[in-house]
Amino acid sequence: MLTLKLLRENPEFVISKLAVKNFDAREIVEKINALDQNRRALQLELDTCLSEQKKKAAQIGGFMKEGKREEADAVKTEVTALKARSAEIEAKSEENNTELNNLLVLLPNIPCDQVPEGKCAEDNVVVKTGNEIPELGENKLPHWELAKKFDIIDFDLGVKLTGAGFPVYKGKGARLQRALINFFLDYNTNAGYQEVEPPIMVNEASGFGTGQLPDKEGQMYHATADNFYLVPTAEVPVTNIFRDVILANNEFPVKMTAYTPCFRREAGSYGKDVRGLNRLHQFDKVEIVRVEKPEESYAALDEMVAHVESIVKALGLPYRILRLCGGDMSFTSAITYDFEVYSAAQERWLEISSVSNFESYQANRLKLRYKDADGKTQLAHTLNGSSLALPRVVAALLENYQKDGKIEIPEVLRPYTGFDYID
RNA sequence: GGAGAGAUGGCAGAGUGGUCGAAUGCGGCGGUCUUGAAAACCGUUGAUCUUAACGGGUCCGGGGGUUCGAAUCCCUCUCUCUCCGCCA
Repeated sequence: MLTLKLLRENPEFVISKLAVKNFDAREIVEKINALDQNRRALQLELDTCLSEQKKKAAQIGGFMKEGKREEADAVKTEVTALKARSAEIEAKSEENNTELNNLLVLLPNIPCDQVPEGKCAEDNVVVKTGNEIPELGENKLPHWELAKKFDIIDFDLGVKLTGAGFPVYKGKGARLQRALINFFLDYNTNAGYQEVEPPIMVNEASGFGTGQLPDKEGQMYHATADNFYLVPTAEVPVTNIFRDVILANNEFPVKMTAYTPCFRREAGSYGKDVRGLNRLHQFDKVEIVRVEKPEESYAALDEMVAHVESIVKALGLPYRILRLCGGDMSFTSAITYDFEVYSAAQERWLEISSVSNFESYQANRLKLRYKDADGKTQLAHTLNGSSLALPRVVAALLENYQKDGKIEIPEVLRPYTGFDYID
């Protein structure tokens, strides 16, 4: 959520920035500012009315003590009239503020200066590439065929147990999952991130805090008996640790990492995009989350991008880093870097990480604040990134490391897998 | 699942209708003393809306009600704890 203060003081700035996200905000911003003005006027009126009531109530107390019945009764009638008036103002005010909030949540976050203009994925800017794309020759297989050949991932069995998009990992395939999770977590904790293991079901308030609710409820699995949601990403429970929190100035930086399974309904997906591991309903992911002071959040973002890059580098997968254009960014983000690895058998790029700075947009919803050096309460900045999401990493590993009828495990993973080849 | 108890400031914990945003203790911050620290002592210490400011309003788990007046009484929801049952 954008702050009212920014909208009030700098409406033209907000409108021009949202244009970068191809969002025409003028009408909404103008309505919001009118409602905000009305809100303040009503507030003032109500406060004055309540203040009078309080004074008179105290007066009555005094009269009662002195036994002045009649005087007390006279004031009582006055208060009754005031009460009716304040109820009226309150109703008006509530209606006004509901409308205001409904408009406020319609505005996406404003992109920061570095965000390139553009409408779709083609307009994203490649900021860096690394590692070589391997030559696989004629007999290369896509990962879903490799998975079958070595009997390490069983998609059909998953369909039997649950449905499409819920694969069963077997033998070395299962071991590889566990190895990757541990490798990522160790890598993150070595960089100073604190490991947490959060619940993978969250309540409604948490869903609202990070922006999944109220709009995107169709994306989450919902346990209706208890009104809990299965997490679509560890970002949700981990960021919500800081919901309604005021951090002390000396509690920064906050660096957390968590592994969770992630559950996404992905309604409406089809075709080659969902083949094999490319898009699943349940998958494993290790996430990093940071809470920073505003003046430090962009340095933190650079650090996170460099951190994720070093993981991908270590895995030896050909990669590129994209700076997303305004049109391709998420609703809540101020800037996003996507990491893609090249899948040599599918001959396409697969997204494996997304690193974003949300500035104060999430914090405003979460009421996540901190005390600055002057002791004033300010909104903090939140950031998060995948480090990494497993399925497409596995897809790329299987495809890019296939050689002579077997799959080689990258050096860095061998201490975790306990084997050098899948064959 | 059954029975009972409870929810108050960072924490502990008083407060059962009138000036209570709330005693007290701990913790935090500032100071005195000290070469420094500890101890002791003194002071200070919630959030939020509104106002140029003075000031004013709201918040004692959430929502509703009674009353001139509610942390305190009533209704309702949620959550937590204890005991029993079940159990990885």
